Amino acid sequence: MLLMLDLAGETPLYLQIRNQIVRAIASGELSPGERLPSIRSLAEQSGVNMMTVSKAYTQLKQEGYIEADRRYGTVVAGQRAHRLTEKSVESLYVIAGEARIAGMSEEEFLSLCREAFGEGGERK
Amino acid sequence: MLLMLDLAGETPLYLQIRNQIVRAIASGELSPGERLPSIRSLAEQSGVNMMTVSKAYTQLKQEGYIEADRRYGTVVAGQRAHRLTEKSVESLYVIAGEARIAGMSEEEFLSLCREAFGEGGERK
Amino acid sequence: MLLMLDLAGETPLYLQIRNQIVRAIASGELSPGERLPSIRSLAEQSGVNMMTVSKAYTQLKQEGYIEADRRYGTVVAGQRAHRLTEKSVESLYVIAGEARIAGMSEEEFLSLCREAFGEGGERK
Amino acid sequence: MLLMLDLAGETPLYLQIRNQIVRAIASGELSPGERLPSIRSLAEQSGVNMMTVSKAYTQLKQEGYIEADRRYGTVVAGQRAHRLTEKSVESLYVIAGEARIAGMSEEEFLSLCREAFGEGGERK
DNA sequence: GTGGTCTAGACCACG
DNA sequence: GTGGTCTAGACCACC
Repeated sequence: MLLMLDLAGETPLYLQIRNQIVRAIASGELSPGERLPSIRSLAEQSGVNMMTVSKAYTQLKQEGYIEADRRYGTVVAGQRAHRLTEKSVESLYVIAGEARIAGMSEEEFLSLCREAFGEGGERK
Repeated sequence: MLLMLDLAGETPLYLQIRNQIVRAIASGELSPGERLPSIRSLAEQSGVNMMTVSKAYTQLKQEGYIEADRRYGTVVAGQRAHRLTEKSVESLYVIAGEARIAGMSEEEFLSLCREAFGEGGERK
Repeated sequence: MLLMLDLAGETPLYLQIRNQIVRAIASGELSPGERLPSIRSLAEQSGVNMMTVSKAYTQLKQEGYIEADRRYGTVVAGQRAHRLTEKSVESLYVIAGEARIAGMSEEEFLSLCREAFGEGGERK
Repeated sequence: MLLMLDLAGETPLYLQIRNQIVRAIASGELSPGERLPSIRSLAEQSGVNMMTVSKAYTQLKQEGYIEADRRYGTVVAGQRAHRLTEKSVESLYVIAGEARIAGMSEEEFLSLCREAFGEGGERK
């Protein structure tokens, strides 16, 4: 679990952490039941404050992506019937608009979406 | 040009305005060369402060979506040579990850993307 | 006398006009005693309001670059012992700073300055 | 970091602040990686509003002169790959024209340019 | 503590 | 009438 944080970017650090963990889960890099690194270790590795990592974990728990486990600390949750957030769908529409204005064809855009979805190799 | 703002949401107002204008341009509701409402009028209609609208317009100018015309106010930009921002592509990947974890199939996700892209009807 | 105005730029139109006339005088394109186009004609050619051209002429008069002539309208003034404005010197310092940060060597910068000064060919 | 603002002048305050910071970076008074004063403190010291300083910082970020560091505030940018703006080159040509009309010789003008470039002592 | 956002109201430059 | 600038004071998100 290696984090790549952009300290200068506009995305808050805790959100960057949250996003990267979500992508790691989606790609299979992190499997259901697998233990996540401790807050302390992740904070040290990444050079950020523990509170920042803690906040990311808290949000991931609220969203149902991870869960606390008495024996093992924090683990990746089993798959659930989440749905895409209203907010995420909104963002998708905005991005699609930007793509359209940028002159992308529908095929090009869908190709990009397919690539994004297929990121971590085929799902079993 | 009618804005739907979510005053309670976490997305800054100026960003909501920016996003809706981008979508309006993408959908063809706003055509290249067409005048945008003045900062003042848009602010009054939407019940937000002038500075907030001004900030949205400033960002849209920097992004190349609109231009100031010293004689007529603000107009939709004509020439576009944008590319999708790195940031937007990043977001797309995160959303795709969320969709995958949510259990959507590739087909379902692409269907959603197609709908988002096709939003305002066919392009001329 | 052909003006190239950037309607979208941040420089006010009257200033753009003023600047181009100054450069035309410096380069010798406009000689001392020569008549300037009438406000009306210049406004029509350039597609701007007469008031805008008028404002540029007014400032040029105040700065001593042109003068009213009862018989001929407006003419280029004879050379005078102007000095560089404090404001212009300030700007020069800022530009030099930008050049330095941009990584230009002193030689490169001076070369650029020489080119700018020599713009309109050798002075007689 | 001490600012000298001309409250009566025509140059907007936020631009004066931006220009002085650029000059401070160019002269080496501010080094890459060094922290800039916080918006609040600079605003207090200079007797201007926070928003005004904020606007200057925002522009400097967009121009790549400084960067936000989410942990430490705002710092002078490290890597620079700028080029002189088209706008700055334009201004240089206008100033050179003014100098020429003012009767300066090429040598005198270049001497002034050299002084402007060499401002904060020799570069390391 | 930091920067980011927003308001209400004002003044000015531009065209 | 347009956009640009500024103020004084407030609240919030982030670290």
